[in-house]
Amino acid sequence: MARRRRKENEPLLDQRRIVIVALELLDKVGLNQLTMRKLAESLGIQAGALYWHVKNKEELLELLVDEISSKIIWSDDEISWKEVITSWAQSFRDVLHAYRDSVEIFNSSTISTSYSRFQQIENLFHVLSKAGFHDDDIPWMASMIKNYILGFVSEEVRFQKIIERKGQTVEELGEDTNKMYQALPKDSFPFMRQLSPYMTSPNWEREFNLGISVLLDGFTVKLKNDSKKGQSVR
Amino acid sequence: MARRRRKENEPLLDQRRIVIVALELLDKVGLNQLTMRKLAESLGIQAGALYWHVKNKEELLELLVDEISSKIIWSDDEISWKEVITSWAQSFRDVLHAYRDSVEIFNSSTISTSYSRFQQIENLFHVLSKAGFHDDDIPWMASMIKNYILGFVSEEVRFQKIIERKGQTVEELGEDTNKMYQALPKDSFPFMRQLSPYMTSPNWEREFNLGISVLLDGFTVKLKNDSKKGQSVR
DNA sequence: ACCTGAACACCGTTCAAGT
DNA sequence: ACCTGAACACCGTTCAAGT
Repeated sequence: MARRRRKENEPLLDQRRIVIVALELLDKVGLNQLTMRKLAESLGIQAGALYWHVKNKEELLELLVDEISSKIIWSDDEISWKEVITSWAQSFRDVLHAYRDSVEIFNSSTISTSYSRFQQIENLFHVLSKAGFHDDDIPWMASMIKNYILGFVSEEVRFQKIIERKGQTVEELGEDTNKMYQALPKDSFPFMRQLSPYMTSPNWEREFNLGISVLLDGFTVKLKNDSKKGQSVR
Repeated sequence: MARRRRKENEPLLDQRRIVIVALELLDKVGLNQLTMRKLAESLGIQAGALYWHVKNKEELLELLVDEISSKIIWSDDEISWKEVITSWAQSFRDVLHAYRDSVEIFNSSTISTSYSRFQQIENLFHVLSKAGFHDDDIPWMASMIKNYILGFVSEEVRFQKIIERKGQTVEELGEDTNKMYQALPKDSFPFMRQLSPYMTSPNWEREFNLGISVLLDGFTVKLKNDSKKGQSVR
């Protein structure tokens, strides 16, 4: 894609290589060990050199977000809008699981000038628009879906990390936290005690999809209401 | 509440005072300037002394979350479950806005042994249970609501911060980002271009409530479906 | 029991100077 | 144009020693 420079002057670094190596390092050591200094070491250069190619760490993380976003898959739109969004959401979730600590990186990024992130938004807008939603509702709906996915996976990852840290199995953690909840005062926390089995051994797959359909059903209700009253309130 | 120690030996620090001063400092300088060293300075002690009262920074932040959570208000339950949850959500949002960078702190906290956070969950469980939802659906529904609020406010705060940093008004930022979206390639981003007015000048109040009702409507759909088929799938 | 002093092992970022 | 070397201004955390 990019034409090559003369070999002897070829720079050691470019954004592309930085991003690739950063993702490898991320996978090895996790986000809070992903430092500019260690990244420089992995690249075989001095830390300061990174700042020739990248404004600061924030921009680096934004580049990672861009790269990761590009892996999210859209199914062809032969199917209904609900199915399109559901399968996109599943792909998004898969991708977030494929890149260590990526949820955190997504959440930390402040501004997004990321191209592949724009493409996700564009597609989402497209689908919602075709589904018949009003222009001034589509953006917040899209961001609701996005936030749902990020929030859900971030909860999943939180559990995973506790398990890793304690070196327990899912079942052991379930028992432990269940015991902890059962130890709460009976009269102050009756519901937490009663529901704790369902908090501690969740079926992520099922719950993720249930949440998606709650969202899409909620949207549908709004769609019907709005068309019934002929958008009188707008 | 706690009985006082003999005055001459009274310790300089306790968790309560640490939390209070930490919140003051947070309000002044923001989360990424809220360091153990600066907090120690504000308290008039050496940084190391903090570690007698608090395991590490993570635990400190968890204490802040606990304190902040305790400010969230529940309305009495004379009203419908939808109204109860809506007003709680609004209060949650208000509280998040009242404490600088609190959304970020909520999201960063890994484990929650926070008592006042437990109370929020307990209440939410209570309301959903009274509304007729099944035990194994309530936890993920509750966390959906919580995640919605955190996600929404975190988006709000992101906008606010861009405005502060650039020293613009809301309108100027709207124009700027609108221009930026209009500069995107016509054939690749038709929807972003079309919808950009609605992305850049959002009515937060309205959209927050619309999102809540989307959620609650979605839950209601599920409630009806489940009762229709007499929970055959469970 | 509670706190100081001082260290350890790091960070992100900048920038003159080199090639 | 791209990178090195070295510094600046910080971090969180630990721990012997003091009181």
